[in-house]
Amino acid sequence: MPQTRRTYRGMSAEERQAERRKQLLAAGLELFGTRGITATRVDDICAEAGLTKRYFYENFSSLDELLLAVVEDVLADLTARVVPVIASSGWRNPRPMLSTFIGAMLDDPRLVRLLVIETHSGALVRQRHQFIERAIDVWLEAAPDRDRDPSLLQTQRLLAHAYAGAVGEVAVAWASGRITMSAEEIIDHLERIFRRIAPQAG
Amino acid sequence: MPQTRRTYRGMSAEERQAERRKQLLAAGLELFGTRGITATRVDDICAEAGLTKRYFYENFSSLDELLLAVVEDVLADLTARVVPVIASSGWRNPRPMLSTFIGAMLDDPRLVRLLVIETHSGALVRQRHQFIERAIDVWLEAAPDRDRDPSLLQTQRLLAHAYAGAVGEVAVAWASGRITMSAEEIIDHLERIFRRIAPQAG
DNA sequence: ACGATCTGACACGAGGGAGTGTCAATATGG
DNA sequence: CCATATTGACACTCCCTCGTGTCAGATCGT
Repeated sequence: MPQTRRTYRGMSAEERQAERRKQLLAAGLELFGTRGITATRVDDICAEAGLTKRYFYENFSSLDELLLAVVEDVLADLTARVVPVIASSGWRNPRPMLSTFIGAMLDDPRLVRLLVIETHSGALVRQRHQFIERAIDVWLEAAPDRDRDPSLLQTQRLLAHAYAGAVGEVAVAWASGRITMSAEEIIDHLERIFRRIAPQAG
Repeated sequence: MPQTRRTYRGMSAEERQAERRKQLLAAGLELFGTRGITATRVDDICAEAGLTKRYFYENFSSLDELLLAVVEDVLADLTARVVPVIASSGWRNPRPMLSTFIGAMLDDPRLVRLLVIETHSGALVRQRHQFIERAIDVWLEAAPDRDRDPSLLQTQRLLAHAYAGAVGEVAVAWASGRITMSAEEIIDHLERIFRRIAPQAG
């Protein structure tokens, strides 16, 4: 083990490690988001990142740990984009929020693969669940008469799941070229579906 | 290689092989539908079926081949249940069809796992795609003014995908205990969503 | 310039699963 | 009862991947 920490290429030891971590996260997003999780090996990640296994295990103890970090990163980035849009456009007009969220996925097919397809099995089900639950909570918080009728709350939870599934499936179909529309048109349709599904919304 | 075919336990060679194939298919549905595809090994299938690898490779050349056969079987069984319901109840009333199809999944969580979760990746995407496309075709065939407006056809394809995703996600949420409702209530809600999403339907 | 640290390429053993082969035990037809 | 088909258990090899170790060369502090 090293006795002193020196600077290399104008970067401190911590900066270099953080840089390598970023490269590994980027490689993870690329490979997990294209060829998929099960088809991705540690050596593939290293090759994609331009690093060696030494630095992989410096930052992550396993592929699963990298995977969780990648998804966490992506979700944090998405929420960071959506939150200010909600704050500025309000709740009565869901279009900006839907446009931001869905548009981000349509712009990057890797997000579709990672967030919709791959999160169905393995260690990501927990994150998928938590994300949907948070979205439901945020949504219910904006509902006018929440916790008035408990069965209505269950209904809205079901509707939220249904809409999440609808968006995901459409995104998958679009990403695989089975729907020939512009992103704007797709967002239009999904917004319309949202208005039809969500009770007393917009 | 055997020179003559003898009967064992009152069954001919072909009957015995067919019996073993059934056992393997049942084992596949059970394991693929519970622990998942990637967590299932050839030896697991054999143990579940009460057979040895010899008879696995007698019927299938790989796990993927068994998997395709299992899904094909399940889908054939589902369509065999749905088709007569459609024939007897007609198109204007989608409830019986939805009830049959969705009810089958709610009755057997393995179907949810196999058809909704596991079909997102690997060799099953093709079958998932084909099944949805067939459902879309069947549905469009019943639409009053099909192929009148090509853009309307694209719209209906999108709506079909959206509804398929909605049903799948709700089924997953129900199978994992995140929605506490009776199957009847869930079918009610999904039928209502269907009526709201599908244009001029029901 | 020199010693120590950092880096990258590769070697190595461990572990698990696929696919095949072996062999004794069992059941059958004659 | 005997020869043979059939079966089940298991050993065996091969290959892939993980995680760690090794070592020469590059880079920095002094």
